[in-house]
Amino acid sequence: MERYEDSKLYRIRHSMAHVMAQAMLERFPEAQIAIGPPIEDGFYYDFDLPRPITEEDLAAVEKRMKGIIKGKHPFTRREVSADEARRIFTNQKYKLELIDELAGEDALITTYTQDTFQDLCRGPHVEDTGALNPDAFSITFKEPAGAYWRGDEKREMLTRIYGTAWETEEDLKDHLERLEEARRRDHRVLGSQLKLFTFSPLVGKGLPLWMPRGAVVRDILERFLRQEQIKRGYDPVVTPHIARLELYKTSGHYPYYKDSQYDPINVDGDEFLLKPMNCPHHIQIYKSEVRSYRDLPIRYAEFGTVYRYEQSGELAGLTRVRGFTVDDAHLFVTPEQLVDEFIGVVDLIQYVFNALGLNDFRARIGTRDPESDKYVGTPDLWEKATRAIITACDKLGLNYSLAEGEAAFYGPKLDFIFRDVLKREWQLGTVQVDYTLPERFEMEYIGEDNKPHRPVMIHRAPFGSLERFIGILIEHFNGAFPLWLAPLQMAILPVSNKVEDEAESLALELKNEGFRVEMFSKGQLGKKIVEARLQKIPYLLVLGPRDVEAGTVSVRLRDDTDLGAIPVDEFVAKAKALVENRSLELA
RNA sequence: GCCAACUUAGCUCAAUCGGCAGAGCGAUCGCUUCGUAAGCGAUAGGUUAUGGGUUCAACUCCCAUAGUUGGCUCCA
Repeated sequence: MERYEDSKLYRIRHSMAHVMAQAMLERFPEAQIAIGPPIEDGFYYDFDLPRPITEEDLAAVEKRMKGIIKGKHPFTRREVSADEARRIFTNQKYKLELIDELAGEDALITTYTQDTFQDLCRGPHVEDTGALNPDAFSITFKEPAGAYWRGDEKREMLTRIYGTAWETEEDLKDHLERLEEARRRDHRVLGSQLKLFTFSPLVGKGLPLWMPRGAVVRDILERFLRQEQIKRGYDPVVTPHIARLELYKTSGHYPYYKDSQYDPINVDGDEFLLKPMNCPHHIQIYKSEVRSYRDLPIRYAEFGTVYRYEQSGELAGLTRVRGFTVDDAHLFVTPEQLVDEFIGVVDLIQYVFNALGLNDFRARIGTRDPESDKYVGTPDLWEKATRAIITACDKLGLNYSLAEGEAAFYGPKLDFIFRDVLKREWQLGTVQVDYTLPERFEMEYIGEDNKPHRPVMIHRAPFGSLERFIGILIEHFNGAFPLWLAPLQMAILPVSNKVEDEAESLALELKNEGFRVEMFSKGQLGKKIVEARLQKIPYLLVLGPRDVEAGTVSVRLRDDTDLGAIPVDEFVAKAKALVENRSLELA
């Protein structure tokens, strides 16, 4: 497949960025321009502007861009010396900074010019602006954004204008429709429509409150995983929400991630931390007894709620919160058991994803960034851990990619990256191999040789955080959960009050069968159907005198499929089977 | 945390130039009893996010605070 960097779209978007910069400079002659690369689906350009930009500015710039495009101006490339480049960009301090850097590296310096605009740029570009489609781009589709110069929060805050650009008007339309679809599925919108969760300023931002219907989904997921874990030899443990600061100093969490933790709580002269992670607690349980190699592997599992002080601007719905529950487990194993145990964990994660119908995922091994100092542990331990992960993946025949700098601070990890129905990627399950914490906590087991040995730890979480995971599920299913997960599985819709008593007893009967059921009594039948469909309830069970007479329900699905009148027993048996199999189908 | 926009009834949104705060849905109460996408009527619901300021007069202009959103940075 052609690399994006080599594609025509890439050149189109890159050129669009230049056209936008020209139009912006015409409107804001005193603007300082920074950089303007192509990105996925479009491009951006960063500006230092004399005043905040308005919608009118954007509309005018977009209009002017169309004019520039229609001028069919050629893009001309020129190689220049550093001094010449400095003369060209005399008044552009960001460009001068870039030129100094390029000069320092002895790099070739090139500029591209179209019409009246010359930019420091490596290219490539389209031949001339005539190759751009004036009806296939937009810069007004997205709000302007703030962005730090060079991505450094200590440097200037610039104004970033995003654009999206395509070859044809049709492609642009499709893209905008995809964005619209994503907006419609937003779990924050669906979450309140479907009464799954809410937030309260009085409770605090980033602290979700689960409403009864959301709590049901959460509870089902927990029970599902818990049950599967018991089958696979995990032992449940429970640990408190705070612990002495000393614990996290020992683990290394405190100094390394001080900024993203809540301030310690002072109690009787001792300091306590709201727990940012569960692992140190589980380690203490391990350490409560002398362990023999015969005891290993030990697998401790806990739905552990942790608290992290995320920057306020980072919070978003359920996907980024300050208090969340990790479907955590820690496996303590001998070095010999490591690869097999790792494989077992990967198998569990794949099992869980498949059960949920999340089939489109890839694996990524996150390794240490050798340049960074945010890691604990010695290089040889890291090397060992990374090799163990690669060995396990190879044994599994798992396709994976490597991502440097994506490791946890105590060890490398394998992440499962899921692609939802809108083809957006989300990082879900994660498995980490850790030689470091056993070292820091001086963990031991007695080996066959009657001597102490150090166990290896595996950290793992198939869902990651329940909050985030459910947020993703909501968007993936567009709020229409599979039957076994649906907060309400059946809506009973009596055709009139005359059969409400019968509807009531049907509801009771179905509840006794273990279904989550609600009777709708407001308004006429049509109204009840609308209400039930808005709540995305899988089965709409219409009950009228004819059904009462025949012992049937008239079953309609939330997607409008009409299954007709079905004997109640038959319907119950069928629905039970679908729940049992965690089927994604309703019929 | 930083840049920007936004915040009006439970929800979605109106309110012209600074001049009487409104609608739909929902809720409540009636009436209607109806077979597959919204039956009819009435009533209640507001310190226009909060606090200050300007003005004869503020939903509207200014400042601060909180929250939300789009980004940036961050994400064990």
